[in-house]
Amino acid sequence: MSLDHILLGILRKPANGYAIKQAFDEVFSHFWAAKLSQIYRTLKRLEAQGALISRSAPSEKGPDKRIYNITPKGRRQLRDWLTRGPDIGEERCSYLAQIFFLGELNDLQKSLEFMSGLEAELRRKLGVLRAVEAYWRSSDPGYPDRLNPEDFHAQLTLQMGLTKTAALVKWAEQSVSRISKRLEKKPV
Amino acid sequence: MSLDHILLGILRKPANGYAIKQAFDEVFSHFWAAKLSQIYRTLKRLEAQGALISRSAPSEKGPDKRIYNITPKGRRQLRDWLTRGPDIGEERCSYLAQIFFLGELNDLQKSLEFMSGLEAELRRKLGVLRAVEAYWRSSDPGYPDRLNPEDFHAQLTLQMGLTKTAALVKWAEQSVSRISKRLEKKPV
DNA sequence: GCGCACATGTAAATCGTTACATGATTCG
DNA sequence: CGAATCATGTAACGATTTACATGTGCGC
Repeated sequence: MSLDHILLGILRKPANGYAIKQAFDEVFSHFWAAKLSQIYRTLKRLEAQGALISRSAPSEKGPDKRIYNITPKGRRQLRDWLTRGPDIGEERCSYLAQIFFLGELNDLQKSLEFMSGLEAELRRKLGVLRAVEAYWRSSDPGYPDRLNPEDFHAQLTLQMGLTKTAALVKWAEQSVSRISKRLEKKPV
Repeated sequence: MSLDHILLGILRKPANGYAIKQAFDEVFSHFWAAKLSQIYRTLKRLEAQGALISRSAPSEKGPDKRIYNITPKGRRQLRDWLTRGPDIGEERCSYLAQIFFLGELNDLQKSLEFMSGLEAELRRKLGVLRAVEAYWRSSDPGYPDRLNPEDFHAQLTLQMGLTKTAALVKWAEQSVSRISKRLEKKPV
C-alpha cells in the first residue's frame, strides 16, 4: 500500500534503510509510521520486484550500508499512485475511538485527564510544526510561494499540519472546558 | 489493536457481525475502517480469548444471526485501553503522502485536479457531519451539553470531526488557489 | 568498560485485504 | 426472475508488530 509508495518517493534520492527510518520519524510520521524491521523487509521486496536497486557502501560509523535507488519501473509505480487521485477513507485515529467510548469509565475526572493530556500533546506538536515553518521561512527567501515544485508540494503538507493541528488544539481546549463545567455541576 | 477495543466498545450492547459492519460504516469509518471478513474473524478470536460470548438467534430476513456480547474479561480490556491515555502516533493519512510527492509529476494542472478533487470530497464529508449534527440538535433538547455520559463523549468526537474537516476544507481551498496562481505565472 | 548512535537483518505472530463460497428474503 | 439486502464464513496473500540476533565506533 502506501508504505511502498512513500519509500519509492524517498528513494528518488539514494538512501539506506537506517537513514530512511530517520526521515520517517522526522517528516512522515505525521501521516504514516513505520518500524525499521518493516522498512528493511519492504526494501527487499521492492528490489525483488524490480522497483529498486541497491549497492553496498562503506559507512563512516558502523557496518556497511546498503544504498537503495529507484528504477524506471519503480518511478512508474510512484507516478501511477500520484495520478489516480486522492486515497481517501484510509485515515485512522485511534485516540478518537477512545474518546468515543470514554463514557464507559463513567468518571469525568478521568475524561478530563485524558483530554488534558491530549491537548498538551497537540500543543507540543503544533509548536514543532511552527518551529519548522519559522526556520524554513527565515532560511529561504522564496518561502512559501516561490519554492521549487518539490518543496512547494511539501510545503502544502506542512501547511495542512499547521491548519489541522491548530484546529485540534482549539477543539481539545473547548472539550476540556466543557468537561470541567460538567464536573462542577456533578462534583465527585 | 484498536479494532479489538472498538468491537468491545460496541458490544457492550449485543449485536451481530453484519450490524456491527453497518455501525462501522456510519460512525467509526471516520477514524477506523474495517471489512466484514475482518470483523467476523476478530469476533471469533475475541470469543476464543474469553472477551466475548455469542449465541445464535433467528433473523427476520435471511439466515440465523450470531449475537455477540461483552464478558467481564472483555470489559476489563476495554477499560484498560481507556485508562492508559491517548494512543498517539497511530494516525494515518495516505493522501497527505501523495501531496508530499506530487512535485514528481511536475505538472501543476494535475496537482490542481488532485487538490480540487480532495476539496470536493472534504466538503461532502463536512456536509454529512453537519447534517448529523443538525438532526441530533433538533431531536434532542439536551444537545450538546446536557447529554448522558455516553452521548456526551460521542458528541466530542463529532465536534472534532466538524472542527477538523472545516479546517481541512479551508486548507484545500487555499491550496487550490495557490496552485492556480503558480499556473498563471507558468502557463502550460 | 558501558551505553549510545550507527547499521542490518530474521522469525513468529497478528492484522488487514481480496477473492471466493453459500444461501434466504424482499422488491420491482 | 433478477438484483439488492441480509447473513456468515474460509483461504490466500500481503502488511505490520514484536522479539530476537549481531556487530562497529565513539565518548565518558
